[in-house]
Amino acid sequence: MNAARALPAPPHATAAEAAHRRLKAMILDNAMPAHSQWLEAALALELGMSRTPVREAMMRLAQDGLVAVTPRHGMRVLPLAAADMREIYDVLESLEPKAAELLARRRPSADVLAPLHAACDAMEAALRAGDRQAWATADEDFHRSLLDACGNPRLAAMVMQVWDQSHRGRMVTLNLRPLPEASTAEHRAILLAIAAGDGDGARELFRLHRRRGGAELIALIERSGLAWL
Amino acid sequence: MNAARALPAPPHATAAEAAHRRLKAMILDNAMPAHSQWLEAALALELGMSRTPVREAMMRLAQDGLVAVTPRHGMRVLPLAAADMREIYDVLESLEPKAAELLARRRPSADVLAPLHAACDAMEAALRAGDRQAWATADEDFHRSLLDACGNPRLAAMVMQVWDQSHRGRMVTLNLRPLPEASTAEHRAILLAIAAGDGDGARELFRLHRRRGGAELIALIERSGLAWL
DNA sequence: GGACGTATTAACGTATGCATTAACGGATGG
DNA sequence: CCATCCGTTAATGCATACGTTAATACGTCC
Repeated sequence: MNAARALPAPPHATAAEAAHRRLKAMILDNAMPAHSQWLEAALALELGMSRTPVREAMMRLAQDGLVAVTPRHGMRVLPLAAADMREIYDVLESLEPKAAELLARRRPSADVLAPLHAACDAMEAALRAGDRQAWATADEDFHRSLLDACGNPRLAAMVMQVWDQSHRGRMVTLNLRPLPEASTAEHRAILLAIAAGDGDGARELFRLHRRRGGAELIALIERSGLAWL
Repeated sequence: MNAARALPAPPHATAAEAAHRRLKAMILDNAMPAHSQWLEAALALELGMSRTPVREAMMRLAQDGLVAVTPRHGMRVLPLAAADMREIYDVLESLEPKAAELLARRRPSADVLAPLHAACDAMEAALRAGDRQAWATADEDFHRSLLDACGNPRLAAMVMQVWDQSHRGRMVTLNLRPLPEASTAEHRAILLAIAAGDGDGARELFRLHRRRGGAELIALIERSGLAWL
């Protein structure tokens, strides 16, 4: 399920960058569980570098909203409670529909939409195969492709930040819920609205998509346990 | 007009924190103009500290979207073009109305709304006095108070980030536009909707407020100059 | 026996040192 | 006169050193 999918690729080969990438992957893959604490010196030893780049990586993780750094206790991996998921879905419910609207208004060419079509196809195939992990990957591809194409890098970066924050929550609930048939169909409908240049339609479809998905996810989390991953 | 209004106050007395606060204030007040470049060593000398905390501050400014750090040329203060303002207002148009909706749905008590009422009063007073700077301060107070009270710190932090990014743009246009009478009235209307617990109403009023204000601001910027601050 | 004060220590924030590397300028060749 | 190659230099990223401070443990006093 986890398998340390290497986050993107090394753009700049700096140690601080590598430390950030590796630590982020470990947190998202739950290799560093919530509430666990890690000192600069320990991580430096673990990663085979000095405290300086580790320190920089910790700062960036804090900015990412994944850890809290407290002066004497190193960084603490933040738990993800139902309240956090609620905050995150409020943001997603506001920003992602806007991204869909922006993309639709751009009257995107077919090749811009190709990754979105591919992601939809992959989601439908995964659904037929009953492969939840593949579905989650395709879902992620869909949302990332949409953000990349929407033409507003600031908005895209903000969405990706909270998207990453909620990653562990989505992964844990993935196998607790029924196969996401409705969600898959909604993606296709959103894509059709975008392709048709219907900005308002795409935005509202997306808003409903997020609202339903968020409510389901939060209900699921509240039903299973309280304090969280 | 500028007068280096000290950003909040020293929460932690760390040199890196101080460097970040001072540099950010200088950028927002245009003491470090767009496109200007600053090396670590030069800033360290200027701020009376070593390169280490300056480096950290530069990283944080980059995260704030205020500068770009390029390996051999230090940090470069980012210009703010019409395209940036468009991106920023897309984000504000999505997130701030949501914040208003959230606050309204909380059925806030009178003392929670007190800062908002005070800000509205101050805006109206500034309008009568024709004091644009005072109006801008009150406007900022209104928006900040709303975010503080909305109950979603993630959303609030995101708005404040782009709000800061657009600060220079708002300051420059402040004296180029007619007195913001419509805007002042809109704030009052939004506040009334919030006080009435009308989430949908508050959200839509705020969306229109941002859309109109953003369009005006961008038109003003495009009319005056192209590449920017 | 428990609470308070003190000593110890370890984690951190900052300063500094060092090797790397890319930008700049000059010299050389066409 | 212009382009290219090479040497110089300075800015950086990382490593390490150092002083400060807070958390822990111990001893003492009540």
